[in-house]
Amino acid sequence: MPQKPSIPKGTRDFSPTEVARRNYIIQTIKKHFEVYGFQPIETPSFENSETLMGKYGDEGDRLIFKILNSGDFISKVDDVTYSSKKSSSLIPKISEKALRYDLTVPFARYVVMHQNEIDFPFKRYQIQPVWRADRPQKGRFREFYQCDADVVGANSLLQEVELMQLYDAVFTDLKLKGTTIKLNNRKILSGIAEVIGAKHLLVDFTVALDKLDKIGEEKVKEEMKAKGISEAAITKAAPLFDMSGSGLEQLTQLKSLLKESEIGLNGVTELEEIINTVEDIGLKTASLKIDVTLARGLNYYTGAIFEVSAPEGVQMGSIGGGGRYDDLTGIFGLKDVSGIGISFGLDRIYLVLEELGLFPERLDQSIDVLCINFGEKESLASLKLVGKLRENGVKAEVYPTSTKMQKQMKYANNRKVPYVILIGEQELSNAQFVVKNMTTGAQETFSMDNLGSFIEKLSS
RNA sequence: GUGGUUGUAGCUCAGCUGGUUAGAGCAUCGGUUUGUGGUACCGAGGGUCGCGGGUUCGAAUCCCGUCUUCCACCCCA
Repeated sequence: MPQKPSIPKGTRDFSPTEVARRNYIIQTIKKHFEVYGFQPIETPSFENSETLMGKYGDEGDRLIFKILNSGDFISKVDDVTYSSKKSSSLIPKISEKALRYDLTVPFARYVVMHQNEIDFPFKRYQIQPVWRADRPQKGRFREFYQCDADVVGANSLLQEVELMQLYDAVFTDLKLKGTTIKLNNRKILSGIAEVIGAKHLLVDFTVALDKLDKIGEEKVKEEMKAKGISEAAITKAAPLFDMSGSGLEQLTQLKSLLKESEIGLNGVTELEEIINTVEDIGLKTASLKIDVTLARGLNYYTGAIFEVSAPEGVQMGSIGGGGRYDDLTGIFGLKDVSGIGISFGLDRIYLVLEELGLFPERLDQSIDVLCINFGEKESLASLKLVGKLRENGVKAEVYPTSTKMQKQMKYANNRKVPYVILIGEQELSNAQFVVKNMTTGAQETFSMDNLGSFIEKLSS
């Protein structure tokens, strides 16, 4: 080996245990997606650059992985562009494809391309990796999975409610109790910006507001000022900084703040309806919380915005998020298709479950039964036995070589195999097999033609 | 993209202000134990000290660069 091999920054290898655990999360999410009526689709890992570029803001463009053109691409660049040494003008000439940055924009593209084959409202889910050229840190990778469920072609608030239930169902099933679903509405944010006279600075205003619980009121005000929001406007927005009380109480406060703004009041009404309905139906383990400071970047949200945070005490950013977008397909030329979606952050959920020790133990178990190999004749008998076990859905294998039993037992132990079967010379001649329970150490002898009673024992 | 941090055996880490052959625990392999693992005891293998350059009689240790890790920004799942 000339050099130690390595993998790119922000990427990971997954061991068998990790894959089993990831699959456990994915299977759980998938199960609930399907129960809620979502259908799976998949899209390519890379798209044409123009599909992705400009959809996530300048910051987003920077984080998109670009793919170099094939062939002698550099010779096709004109001298002026080449010698200008400006990435922004050079990139479009040498890169026409880019890695998927999220699942929502490719989905919008999919809907537009297949609009005539789709029955609306269309409920789709998609679980695939996405890539971001970000600096990695805890719970942030350059390659990670998103698990998205979206509904397009209907704008009933019932869907917001349903998606809250979906979040609740998945996290309850994963035994992750005490998650908080934070809820806000873009219309409320727009309304506030309008009322305080900072309509043109909506994005700067919301981005600053979003940091309230992280950096505190003073710093938020400082940032707003720095972005050019007037002192008077900030004073008007002051009630936002210490909103309290139950969801409905907060909404009452918002109503008076927003009485001059039609769009703002509209947002309040929407939230009211969602909250009332969710309260009526009830959630199992998640709690719903209004959070007017929740802004979460994505430019395309127009109505409800939500984000799920891990139970208190776990240091982790959001483990899911989503919202309503009224015109996502508009950017690809299909008007008036409303959509709403949620996303689960697989990699972060993994970290949270691991930290709280919530993965079921059974995931560590690779096989149910291992047969000790005593030699040629004995292993042949073992193989026959294993074959029958496998037909009955028992995960079983024969140790491939007849090395020392100590080594074979140790192997079984390390792989956390619950039962070891021994067929030695003696058992072979008596047409029997010995089963050793690796947890208790107890052994029991079965007759070869009474396999059924062993299988029964296994499943009990 | 900005600022900081980290890198020593497969893993977790020790190695003082530069000084002989770089250590430990766990893991691996062998033995105590030729039909019994998870506990115990004995022994063995395994390192271009992230990589490249520099300072020095001498560098794991100091300096510079680079990559990686983690953290804070930016942004986000």
